[in-house]
Amino acid sequence: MTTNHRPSTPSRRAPRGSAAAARTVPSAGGGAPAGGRAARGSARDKLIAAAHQTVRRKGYAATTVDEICTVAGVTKGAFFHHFASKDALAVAAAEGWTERARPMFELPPHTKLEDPLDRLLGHIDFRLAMLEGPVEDFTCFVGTMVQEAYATSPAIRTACEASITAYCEALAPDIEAAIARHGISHGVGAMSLARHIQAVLQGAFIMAKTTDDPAIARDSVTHLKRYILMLFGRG
Amino acid sequence: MTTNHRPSTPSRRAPRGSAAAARTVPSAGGGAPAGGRAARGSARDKLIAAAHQTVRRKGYAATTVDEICTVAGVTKGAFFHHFASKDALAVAAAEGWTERARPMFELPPHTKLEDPLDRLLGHIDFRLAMLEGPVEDFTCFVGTMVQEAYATSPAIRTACEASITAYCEALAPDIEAAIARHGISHGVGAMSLARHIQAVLQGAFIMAKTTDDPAIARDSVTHLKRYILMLFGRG
DNA sequence: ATCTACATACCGACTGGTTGGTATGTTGTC
DNA sequence: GACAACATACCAACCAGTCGGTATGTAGAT
Repeated sequence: MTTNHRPSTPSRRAPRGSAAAARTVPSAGGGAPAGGRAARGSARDKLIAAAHQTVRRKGYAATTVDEICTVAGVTKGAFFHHFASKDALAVAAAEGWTERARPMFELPPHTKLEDPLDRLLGHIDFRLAMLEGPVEDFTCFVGTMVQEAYATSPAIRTACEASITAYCEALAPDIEAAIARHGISHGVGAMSLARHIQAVLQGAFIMAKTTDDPAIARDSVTHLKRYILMLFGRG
Repeated sequence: MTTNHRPSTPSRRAPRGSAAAARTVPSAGGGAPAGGRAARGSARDKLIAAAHQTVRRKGYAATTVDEICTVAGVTKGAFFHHFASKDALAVAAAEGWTERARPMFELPPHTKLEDPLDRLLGHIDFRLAMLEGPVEDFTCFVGTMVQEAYATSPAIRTACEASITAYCEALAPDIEAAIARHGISHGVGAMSLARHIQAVLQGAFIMAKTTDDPAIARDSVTHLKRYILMLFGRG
Protein backbone atom coordinates (compact mmCIF):
# COMPACT_ATOMS: atom_id res chain seq x y z
CA MET A 1 0.00 0.00 0.00
CA THR A 2 1.70 3.15 -1.15
CA THR A 3 -0.97 5.76 -0.93
CA ASN A 4 -3.17 5.57 2.07
CA HIS A 5 -6.87 5.88 1.45
CA ARG A 6 -9.27 6.43 4.23
CA PRO A 7 -9.18 3.24 6.26
CA SER A 8 -12.31 1.18 6.35
CA THR A 9 -13.17 1.73 9.96
CA PRO A 10 -16.97 1.58 10.04
CA SER A 11 -17.49 4.74 12.05
CA ARG A 12 -14.43 6.89 12.16
CA ARG A 13 -15.39 9.14 14.99
CA ALA A 14 -16.17 6.58 17.63
CA PRO A 15 -19.08 7.54 19.90
CA ARG A 16 -16.97 7.98 22.98
CA GLY A 17 -14.25 6.15 24.83
CA SER A 18 -13.81 3.36 22.35
CA ALA A 19 -10.39 1.84 21.68
CA ALA A 20 -10.65 0.68 25.24
CA ALA A 21 -7.77 -1.74 24.95
CA ALA A 22 -5.20 1.00 24.82
CA ARG A 23 -6.80 3.64 26.93
CA THR A 24 -4.20 3.46 29.65
CA VAL A 25 -1.98 5.82 27.69
CA PRO A 26 -2.68 9.33 28.93
CA SER A 27 -2.59 12.55 26.95
CA ALA A 28 1.12 12.77 27.58
CA GLY A 29 0.85 16.51 27.96
CA GLY A 30 0.16 17.73 31.41
CA GLY A 31 -3.20 18.30 32.97
CA ALA A 32 -6.09 18.35 30.54
CA PRO A 33 -7.40 21.91 30.97
CA ALA A 34 -11.07 21.11 30.81
CA GLY A 35 -13.32 19.38 28.32
CA GLY A 36 -14.67 15.86 28.47
CA ARG A 37 -14.14 14.09 25.16
CA ALA A 38 -10.78 14.08 23.46
CA ALA A 39 -12.29 13.14 20.10
CA ARG A 40 -10.28 14.95 17.52
CA GLY A 41 -6.85 14.80 19.13
CA SER A 42 -6.80 11.05 19.53
CA ALA A 43 -4.69 10.09 16.54
CA ARG A 44 -1.44 10.22 18.48
CA ASP A 45 -2.56 7.74 21.11
CA LYS A 46 -4.10 5.48 18.50
CA LEU A 47 -0.84 5.44 16.53
CA ILE A 48 1.14 4.52 19.62
CA ALA A 49 -1.29 1.72 20.45
CA ALA A 50 -1.11 0.50 16.86
CA ALA A 51 2.68 0.50 17.05
CA HIS A 52 2.58 -1.57 20.24
CA GLN A 53 0.31 -4.11 18.62
CA THR A 54 2.01 -4.36 15.25
CA VAL A 55 5.64 -4.24 16.33
CA ARG A 56 5.06 -6.98 18.87
CA ARG A 57 3.83 -9.19 16.06
CA LYS A 58 6.23 -8.42 13.24
CA GLY A 59 9.14 -6.55 14.73
CA TYR A 60 10.06 -2.92 14.19
CA ALA A 61 11.77 -2.90 10.81
CA ALA A 62 9.14 -5.11 9.20
CA THR A 63 6.38 -2.82 10.42
CA THR A 64 5.65 -0.09 7.89
CA VAL A 65 4.34 3.36 8.62
CA ASP A 66 1.41 2.65 6.31
CA GLU A 67 0.52 -0.43 8.30
CA ILE A 68 0.61 1.41 11.61
CA CYS A 69 -1.68 4.03 10.09
CA THR A 70 -4.11 1.41 8.84
CA VAL A 71 -4.26 -0.33 12.20
CA ALA A 72 -4.69 3.01 13.96
CA GLY A 73 -7.38 4.03 11.51
CA VAL A 74 -5.69 7.28 10.49
CA THR A 75 -3.75 8.46 7.45
CA LYS A 76 -0.13 9.21 6.87
CA GLY A 77 -0.82 12.90 7.13
CA ALA A 78 -1.85 12.40 10.74
CA PHE A 79 1.21 10.26 11.38
CA PHE A 80 3.72 12.84 10.22
CA HIS A 81 1.74 15.59 11.85
CA HIS A 82 2.40 14.01 15.24
CA PHE A 83 5.77 12.36 14.67
CA ALA A 84 8.76 13.67 12.78
CA SER A 85 9.79 10.17 11.68
CA LYS A 86 9.18 6.48 12.21
CA ASP A 87 11.97 6.48 14.78
CA ALA A 88 10.33 9.35 16.65
CA LEU A 89 7.17 7.28 16.95
CA ALA A 90 9.26 4.41 18.27
CA VAL A 91 10.66 6.60 21.02
CA ALA A 92 7.21 7.90 21.93
CA ALA A 93 5.81 4.38 21.88
CA ALA A 94 8.53 3.22 24.26
CA GLU A 95 7.53 5.99 26.66
CA GLY A 96 3.90 5.04 26.18
CA TRP A 97 4.76 1.47 27.05
CA THR A 98 6.01 2.55 30.46
CA GLU A 99 2.72 4.30 31.13
CA ARG A 100 0.81 1.27 29.97
CA ALA A 101 2.70 -0.95 32.40
CA ARG A 102 2.26 1.32 35.39
CA PRO A 103 -1.19 0.09 36.49
CA MET A 104 0.36 -3.37 36.90
CA PHE A 105 1.99 -2.10 40.10
CA GLU A 106 -1.10 -0.42 41.51
CA LEU A 107 -4.30 -2.09 40.41
CA PRO A 108 -4.01 -5.85 41.10
CA PRO A 109 -5.22 -7.07 44.53
CA HIS A 110 -1.83 -8.40 45.57
CA THR A 111 -0.37 -4.88 45.63
CA LYS A 112 -2.27 -4.27 48.87
CA LEU A 113 -0.80 -7.20 50.79
CA GLU A 114 0.99 -6.29 53.96
CA ASP A 115 4.14 -8.39 53.58
CA PRO A 116 6.42 -7.04 50.79
CA LEU A 117 7.54 -10.59 49.99
CA ASP A 118 3.91 -11.56 49.42
CA ARG A 119 3.56 -8.55 47.14
CA LEU A 120 6.63 -9.64 45.19
CA LEU A 121 5.42 -13.24 44.89
CA GLY A 122 2.00 -11.92 43.96
CA HIS A 123 3.60 -9.96 41.16
CA ILE A 124 5.34 -13.06 39.84
CA ASP A 125 2.05 -14.96 39.96
CA PHE A 126 0.44 -12.06 38.15
CA ARG A 127 3.05 -12.17 35.37
CA LEU A 128 2.64 -15.94 35.25
CA ALA A 129 -1.09 -15.60 34.75
CA MET A 130 -0.50 -13.17 31.88
CA LEU A 131 1.32 -15.82 29.88
CA GLU A 132 -1.70 -17.14 28.04
CA GLY A 133 -3.29 -16.84 24.67
CA PRO A 134 -1.55 -15.53 21.54
CA VAL A 135 2.13 -14.82 22.02
CA GLU A 136 1.92 -11.31 20.62
CA ASP A 137 -0.57 -10.35 23.32
CA PHE A 138 1.74 -10.81 26.30
CA THR A 139 5.22 -10.10 24.96
CA CYS A 140 7.14 -6.91 25.60
CA PHE A 141 7.13 -4.07 23.10
CA VAL A 142 10.38 -2.50 24.19
CA GLY A 143 12.14 -5.85 24.54
CA THR A 144 11.19 -6.69 20.97
CA MET A 145 12.17 -3.33 19.57
CA VAL A 146 15.49 -2.89 21.33
CA GLN A 147 16.80 -6.05 19.69
CA GLU A 148 16.58 -4.41 16.31
CA ALA A 149 17.54 -0.89 17.28
CA TYR A 150 20.23 -1.21 19.95
CA ALA A 151 23.10 -0.81 17.52
CA THR A 152 21.48 1.43 14.93
CA SER A 153 19.40 3.96 16.85
CA PRO A 154 20.75 5.34 20.12
CA ALA A 155 17.53 7.26 20.71
CA ILE A 156 15.37 4.14 20.56
CA ARG A 157 17.81 2.13 22.64
CA THR A 158 17.83 4.79 25.34
CA ALA A 159 14.03 5.01 25.36
CA CYS A 160 13.76 1.23 25.74
CA GLU A 161 16.32 1.26 28.50
CA ALA A 162 14.33 3.91 30.34
CA SER A 163 11.19 1.80 30.12
CA ILE A 164 12.87 -1.34 31.40
CA THR A 165 14.67 0.55 34.12
CA ALA A 166 11.35 2.04 35.21
CA TYR A 167 9.94 -1.47 35.53
CA CYS A 168 12.87 -2.62 37.64
CA GLU A 169 12.71 0.46 39.82
CA ALA A 170 9.02 -0.08 40.38
CA LEU A 171 9.78 -3.60 41.52
CA ALA A 172 12.80 -2.78 43.68
CA PRO A 173 11.14 -1.18 46.74
CA ASP A 174 9.13 -4.31 47.56
CA ILE A 175 12.21 -6.46 47.11
CA GLU A 176 14.19 -4.10 49.30
CA ALA A 177 11.53 -4.23 51.99
CA ALA A 178 11.29 -8.01 51.71
CA ILE A 179 15.04 -8.30 52.20
CA ALA A 180 14.85 -6.00 55.23
CA ARG A 181 12.11 -8.07 56.81
CA HIS A 182 13.06 -11.61 55.86
CA GLY A 183 16.73 -11.48 54.94
CA ILE A 184 18.12 -12.99 51.74
CA SER A 185 20.80 -15.54 50.84
CA HIS A 186 24.19 -14.67 49.40
CA GLY A 187 23.73 -10.93 49.85
CA VAL A 188 21.63 -10.58 46.71
CA GLY A 189 20.72 -6.95 45.96
CA ALA A 190 17.26 -5.63 45.22
CA MET A 191 17.99 -4.02 41.85
CA SER A 192 20.04 -7.04 40.81
CA LEU A 193 17.11 -9.35 41.51
CA ALA A 194 14.67 -6.97 39.84
CA ARG A 195 16.79 -6.99 36.69
CA HIS A 196 17.02 -10.76 36.81
CA ILE A 197 13.24 -11.00 37.01
CA GLN A 198 13.03 -8.77 33.94
CA ALA A 199 15.64 -10.90 32.17
CA VAL A 200 13.77 -14.14 32.85
CA LEU A 201 10.55 -12.60 31.57
CA GLN A 202 12.26 -11.41 28.38
CA GLY A 203 13.84 -14.81 27.91
CA ALA A 204 10.51 -16.52 28.52
CA PHE A 205 8.97 -14.38 25.78
CA ILE A 206 11.61 -15.50 23.32
CA MET A 207 11.09 -19.13 24.22
CA ALA A 208 7.35 -18.72 23.74
CA LYS A 209 7.91 -17.14 20.35
CA THR A 210 10.32 -19.87 19.38
CA THR A 211 8.04 -22.75 20.30
CA ASP A 212 4.79 -20.85 19.72
CA ASP A 213 3.71 -22.13 23.11
CA PRO A 214 3.17 -20.01 26.24
CA ALA A 215 3.55 -23.09 28.46
CA ILE A 216 7.32 -23.00 27.93
CA ALA A 217 7.34 -19.44 29.19
CA ARG A 218 5.25 -20.30 32.21
CA ASP A 219 7.64 -23.10 33.09
CA SER A 220 10.57 -20.68 33.10
CA VAL A 221 8.78 -18.15 35.28
CA THR A 222 7.94 -21.01 37.65
CA HIS A 223 11.68 -21.66 37.95
CA LEU A 224 12.10 -17.98 38.70
CA LYS A 225 9.50 -18.08 41.44
CA ARG A 226 11.18 -21.14 42.98
CA TYR A 227 14.51 -19.29 42.94
CA ILE A 228 13.02 -16.31 44.74
CA LEU A 229 11.40 -18.56 47.33
CA MET A 230 14.72 -20.28 47.94
CA LEU A 231 16.56 -16.97 48.23
CA PHE A 232 14.15 -15.94 50.98
CA GLY A 233 14.50 -19.26 52.75
CA ARG A 234 11.09 -20.56 51.78
CA GLY A 235 12.40 -23.30 49.54
CA MET B 1 23.17 0.03 -2.64
CA THR B 2 21.10 -1.15 -5.55
CA THR B 3 23.62 -2.52 -7.93
CA ASN B 4 26.36 -4.55 -6.48
CA HIS B 5 29.87 -3.88 -7.63
CA ARG B 6 32.66 -6.24 -6.84
CA PRO B 7 33.28 -5.82 -3.12
CA SER B 8 36.62 -4.46 -2.05
CA THR B 9 37.97 -7.59 -0.46
CA PRO B 10 41.71 -7.41 -1.00
CA SER B 11 42.18 -10.90 -2.38
CA ARG B 12 38.94 -12.56 -3.28
CA ARG B 13 40.19 -16.09 -3.37
CA ALA B 14 41.57 -16.40 0.13
CA PRO B 15 44.82 -18.39 0.38
CA ARG B 16 43.35 -21.19 2.43
CA GLY B 17 41.21 -21.65 5.51
CA SER B 18 40.54 -17.99 6.13
CA ALA B 19 37.21 -16.90 7.58
CA ALA B 20 38.23 -19.06 10.48
CA ALA B 21 35.54 -17.74 12.76
CA ALA B 22 32.81 -19.50 10.85
CA ARG B 23 34.56 -22.57 9.62
CA THR B 24 32.50 -24.93 11.72
CA VAL B 25 29.81 -25.02 9.06
CA PRO B 26 30.41 -28.09 6.93
CA SER B 27 29.86 -28.47 3.19
CA ALA B 28 26.25 -29.42 3.86
CA GLY B 29 26.27 -31.89 1.00
CA GLY B 30 27.24 -35.42 1.81
CA GLY B 31 30.69 -36.90 1.56
CA ALA B 32 33.13 -34.70 -0.29
CA PRO B 33 34.33 -37.02 -3.11
CA ALA B 34 37.98 -36.07 -2.96
CA GLY B 35 39.84 -32.80 -3.32
CA GLY B 36 41.54 -30.76 -0.62
CA ARG B 37 40.68 -27.08 -0.90
CA ALA B 38 37.10 -25.91 -1.19
CA ALA B 39 38.02 -22.57 -2.76
CA ARG B 40 35.41 -22.06 -5.39
CA GLY B 41 32.41 -23.42 -3.55
CA SER B 42 32.83 -21.27 -0.47
CA ALA B 43 30.30 -18.55 -1.22
CA ARG B 44 27.51 -20.38 0.53
CA ASP B 45 29.37 -20.66 3.83
CA LYS B 46 30.56 -17.08 3.61
CA LEU B 47 27.00 -15.88 3.08
CA ILE B 48 25.78 -17.80 6.11
CA ALA B 49 28.58 -16.41 8.26
CA ALA B 50 27.80 -12.91 6.99
CA ALA B 51 24.15 -13.40 7.87
CA HIS B 52 25.08 -14.47 11.42
CA GLN B 53 27.20 -11.39 11.85
CA THR B 54 24.89 -8.83 10.29
CA VAL B 55 21.56 -10.07 11.61
CA ARG B 56 22.90 -10.15 15.15
CA ARG B 57 23.74 -6.48 14.82
CA LYS B 58 20.77 -5.06 12.98
CA GLY B 59 18.05 -7.68 13.06
CA TYR B 60 16.70 -9.70 10.17
CA ALA B 61 14.33 -7.32 8.41
CA ALA B 62 16.78 -4.43 8.54
CA THR B 63 19.52 -6.56 7.00
CA THR B 64 19.46 -6.35 3.20
CA VAL B 65 20.57 -9.02 0.79
CA ASP B 66 23.03 -6.55 -0.69
CA GLU B 67 24.59 -5.98 2.71
CA ILE B 68 24.99 -9.68 3.38
CA CYS B 69 26.66 -10.01 -0.01
CA THR B 70 29.03 -7.14 0.71
CA VAL B 71 30.02 -8.57 4.09
CA ALA B 72 30.47 -12.01 2.55
CA GLY B 73 32.50 -10.58 -0.33
CA VAL B 74 30.29 -12.07 -3.05
CA THR B 75 27.69 -10.71 -5.41
CA LYS B 76 23.96 -11.02 -5.60
CA GLY B 77 24.31 -13.52 -8.39
CA ALA B 78 26.10 -15.86 -6.02
CA PHE B 79 23.48 -15.26 -3.35
CA PHE B 80 20.54 -16.29 -5.49
CA HIS B 81 22.50 -19.13 -6.98
CA HIS B 82 22.76 -20.73 -3.55
CA PHE B 83 19.51 -19.56 -1.95
CA ALA B 84 16.09 -19.25 -3.50
CA SER B 85 15.21 -16.27 -1.33
CA LYS B 86 16.27 -14.22 1.65
CA ASP B 87 14.07 -16.41 3.84
CA ALA B 88 15.77 -19.52 2.49
CA LEU B 89 19.11 -18.14 3.60
CA ALA B 90 17.61 -17.46 7.02
CA VAL B 91 16.59 -21.10 7.35
CA ALA B 92 20.02 -22.31 6.24
CA ALA B 93 21.70 -19.87 8.60
CA ALA B 94 19.65 -21.18 11.51
CA GLU B 95 20.84 -24.68 10.70
CA GLY B 96 24.38 -23.38 10.39
CA TRP B 97 24.05 -21.79 13.82
CA THR B 98 23.41 -25.18 15.37
CA GLU B 99 26.60 -26.51 13.81
CA ARG B 100 28.50 -23.50 15.00
CA ALA B 101 27.35 -24.08 18.58
CA ARG B 102 28.17 -27.78 18.64
CA PRO B 103 31.87 -27.48 19.57
CA MET B 104 30.76 -25.70 22.74
CA PHE B 105 29.70 -29.08 24.11
CA GLU B 106 32.81 -30.95 23.10
CA LEU B 107 35.88 -28.74 23.06
CA PRO B 108 36.09 -26.86 26.37
CA PRO B 109 38.08 -28.53 29.19
CA HIS B 110 35.11 -28.78 31.55
CA THR B 111 33.37 -31.25 29.22
CA LYS B 112 35.80 -33.93 30.40
CA LEU B 113 35.04 -33.61 34.10
CA GLU B 114 33.84 -36.77 35.76
CA ASP B 115 30.88 -35.40 37.73
CA PRO B 116 27.98 -34.39 35.45
CA LEU B 117 27.06 -31.58 37.83
CA ASP B 118 30.57 -30.19 37.47
CA ARG B 119 30.19 -30.38 33.71
CA LEU B 120 26.89 -28.49 33.95
CA LEU B 121 28.35 -25.82 36.21
CA GLY B 122 31.38 -25.64 33.98
CA HIS B 123 29.08 -24.95 31.05
CA ILE B 124 27.39 -22.10 32.93
CA ASP B 125 30.80 -20.64 33.75
CA PHE B 126 31.74 -21.00 30.12
CA ARG B 127 28.65 -19.10 29.00
CA LEU B 128 29.38 -16.51 31.68
CA ALA B 129 32.91 -16.01 30.35
CA MET B 130 31.51 -15.48 26.85
CA LEU B 131 29.59 -12.39 27.98
CA GLU B 132 32.30 -9.89 27.21
CA GLY B 133 33.15 -7.38 24.55
CA PRO B 134 30.70 -6.01 21.97
CA VAL B 135 27.15 -7.20 22.48
CA GLU B 136 26.73 -8.38 18.90
CA ASP B 137 29.61 -10.82 19.37
CA PHE B 138 28.01 -12.99 22.04
CA THR B 139 24.28 -12.75 21.35
CA CYS B 140 22.24 -15.48 19.72
CA PHE B 141 21.46 -15.42 16.01
CA VAL B 142 18.34 -17.59 16.18
CA GLY B 143 17.03 -15.83 19.27
CA THR B 144 17.33 -12.51 17.49
CA MET B 145 15.77 -13.72 14.27
CA VAL B 146 12.84 -15.64 15.72
CA GLN B 147 11.54 -12.48 17.36
CA GLU B 148 10.91 -10.96 13.96
CA ALA B 149 9.83 -14.07 12.10
CA TYR B 150 7.80 -16.13 14.56
CA ALA B 151 4.48 -14.83 13.32
CA THR B 152 5.32 -14.18 9.68
CA SER B 153 7.50 -17.07 8.54
CA PRO B 154 6.70 -20.56 9.81
CA ALA B 155 9.78 -21.95 8.06
CA ILE B 156 12.14 -19.60 9.90
CA ARG B 157 10.37 -20.10 13.21
CA THR B 158 10.65 -23.87 12.88
CA ALA B 159 14.33 -23.67 11.96
CA CYS B 160 15.03 -21.48 14.99
CA GLU B 161 13.08 -23.82 17.22
CA ALA B 162 15.14 -26.74 15.97
CA SER B 163 18.37 -24.91 16.79
CA ILE B 164 17.29 -24.00 20.30
CA THR B 165 15.89 -27.46 20.92
CA ALA B 166 19.21 -28.93 19.81
CA TYR B 167 20.98 -26.78 22.39
CA CYS B 168 18.65 -27.90 25.16
CA GLU B 169 18.95 -31.53 24.16
CA ALA B 170 22.72 -31.26 24.18
CA LEU B 171 22.53 -29.91 27.70
CA ALA B 172 19.93 -32.36 29.05
CA PRO B 173 22.03 -35.55 29.42
CA ASP B 174 24.43 -33.96 31.89
CA ILE B 175 21.53 -32.50 33.84
CA GLU B 176 19.82 -35.89 33.84
CA ALA B 177 22.97 -37.59 35.09
CA ALA B 178 23.50 -34.90 37.72
CA ILE B 179 19.97 -35.43 39.00
CA ALA B 180 20.55 -39.19 39.12
CA ARG B 181 23.73 -38.79 41.11
CA HIS B 182 22.94 -35.85 43.39
CA GLY B 183 19.16 -35.58 43.45
CA ILE B 184 17.30 -32.31 42.86
CA SER B 185 14.75 -30.24 44.75
CA HIS B 186 11.07 -30.04 43.88
CA GLY B 187 11.26 -32.76 41.24
CA VAL B 188 12.65 -30.41 38.60
CA GLY B 189 13.03 -32.11 35.21
CA ALA B 190 16.17 -32.12 33.05
CA MET B 191 14.63 -30.66 29.89
CA SER B 192 12.70 -28.11 31.91
CA LEU B 193 15.90 -26.87 33.52
CA ALA B 194 17.72 -26.91 30.19
CA ARG B 195 15.03 -24.72 28.65
CA HIS B 196 15.18 -22.39 31.63
CA ILE B 197 18.93 -22.04 31.17
CA GLN B 198 18.33 -21.12 27.54
CA ALA B 199 15.61 -18.66 28.56
CA VAL B 200 17.87 -16.91 31.06
CA LEU B 201 20.62 -16.62 28.45
CA GLN B 202 18.20 -15.15 25.91
CA GLY B 203 16.89 -12.74 28.50
CA ALA B 204 20.41 -11.78 29.50
CA PHE B 205 21.17 -10.96 25.87
CA ILE B 206 18.20 -8.61 25.70
CA MET B 207 19.23 -6.90 28.91
CA ALA B 208 22.75 -6.45 27.55
CA LYS B 209 21.38 -4.96 24.35
CA THR B 210 19.08 -2.67 26.30
CA THR B 211 21.76 -1.30 28.57
CA ASP B 212 24.63 -1.78 26.14
CA ASP B 213 26.49 -3.43 29.00
CA PRO B 214 27.46 -7.11 29.25
CA ALA B 215 27.81 -6.82 33.02
CA ILE B 216 24.03 -6.83 33.40
CA ALA B 217 23.91 -10.10 31.48
CA ARG B 218 26.64 -11.64 33.61
CA ASP B 219 24.74 -10.70 36.75
CA SER B 220 21.66 -12.53 35.51
CA VAL B 221 23.61 -15.67 34.60
CA THR B 222 25.16 -15.52 38.06
CA HIS B 223 21.64 -15.68 39.50
CA LEU B 224 21.04 -18.68 37.26
CA LYS B 225 24.13 -20.45 38.54
CA ARG B 226 23.08 -19.79 42.14
CA TYR B 227 19.66 -21.25 41.39
CA ILE B 228 21.20 -24.41 39.97
CA LEU B 229 23.50 -24.75 42.95
CA MET B 230 20.55 -24.40 45.30
CA LEU B 231 18.50 -26.94 43.36
CA PHE B 232 21.30 -29.46 43.80
CA GLY B 233 21.64 -28.66 47.49
CA ARG B 234 24.90 -26.77 47.17
CA GLY B 235 23.42 -23.39 48.08
C1' DA C 1 45.50 -36.41 -24.95
C1' DT C 2 42.16 -33.55 -26.78
C1' DC C 3 37.73 -32.13 -28.05
C1' DT C 4 32.69 -31.81 -27.33
C1' DA C 5 28.86 -31.38 -24.26
C1' DC C 6 27.24 -30.20 -20.19
C1' DA C 7 27.07 -28.64 -15.30
C1' DT C 8 28.17 -25.71 -11.56
C1' DA C 9 29.63 -21.30 -9.66
C1' DC C 10 29.46 -16.80 -10.05
C1' DC C 11 28.84 -11.87 -12.00
C1' DG C 12 26.29 -7.38 -12.27
C1' DA C 13 22.93 -4.46 -14.73
C1' DC C 14 18.13 -4.13 -14.52
C1' DT C 15 13.11 -4.02 -12.76
C1' DG C 16 8.79 -3.55 -10.48
C1' DG C 17 6.89 -2.96 -6.33
C1' DT C 18 7.53 -0.95 -1.66
C1' DT C 19 8.64 2.60 1.82
C1' DG C 20 9.70 6.64 4.53
C1' DG C 21 8.87 11.11 3.89
C1' DT C 22 6.89 15.66 1.68
C1' DA C 23 3.79 19.10 -0.24
C1' DT C 24 -0.53 20.72 -0.36
C1' DG C 25 -5.49 20.77 0.39
C1' DT C 26 -9.55 20.55 3.75
C1' DT C 27 -12.17 20.76 8.02
C1' DG C 28 -13.30 21.77 12.60
C1' DT C 29 -12.43 24.91 16.70
C1' DC C 30 -11.36 28.92 19.54
C1' DG D 1 -9.54 34.14 10.56
C1' DA D 2 -5.91 31.76 12.39
C1' DC D 3 -4.30 27.66 13.95
C1' DA D 4 -4.32 22.74 14.92
C1' DA D 5 -5.68 18.35 13.27
C1' DC D 6 -6.18 15.90 10.06
C1' DA D 7 -6.63 13.93 4.70
C1' DT D 8 -4.84 13.17 -0.20
C1' DA D 9 -1.55 12.97 -3.76
C1' DC D 10 2.85 12.35 -4.87
C1' DC D 11 8.03 11.30 -5.00
C1' DA D 12 12.79 9.64 -4.72
C1' DA D 13 15.33 6.04 -2.69
C1' DC D 14 15.54 1.48 -1.74
C1' DC D 15 15.18 -3.51 -2.04
C1' DA D 16 14.24 -8.44 -3.15
C1' DG D 17 14.48 -10.87 -6.92
C1' DT D 18 15.54 -11.62 -12.31
C1' DC D 19 18.20 -12.55 -16.25
C1' DG D 20 21.60 -12.84 -19.77
C1' DG D 21 26.17 -13.78 -19.66
C1' DT D 22 31.06 -15.63 -18.24
C1' DA D 23 34.50 -18.56 -15.96
C1' DT D 24 35.74 -23.00 -14.38
C1' DG D 25 35.50 -27.60 -13.97
C1' DT D 26 34.38 -32.61 -15.66
C1' DA D 27 32.75 -36.80 -17.95
C1' DG D 28 32.62 -39.37 -22.17
C1' DA D 29 33.85 -40.25 -26.89
C1' DT D 30 37.51 -40.55 -30.12
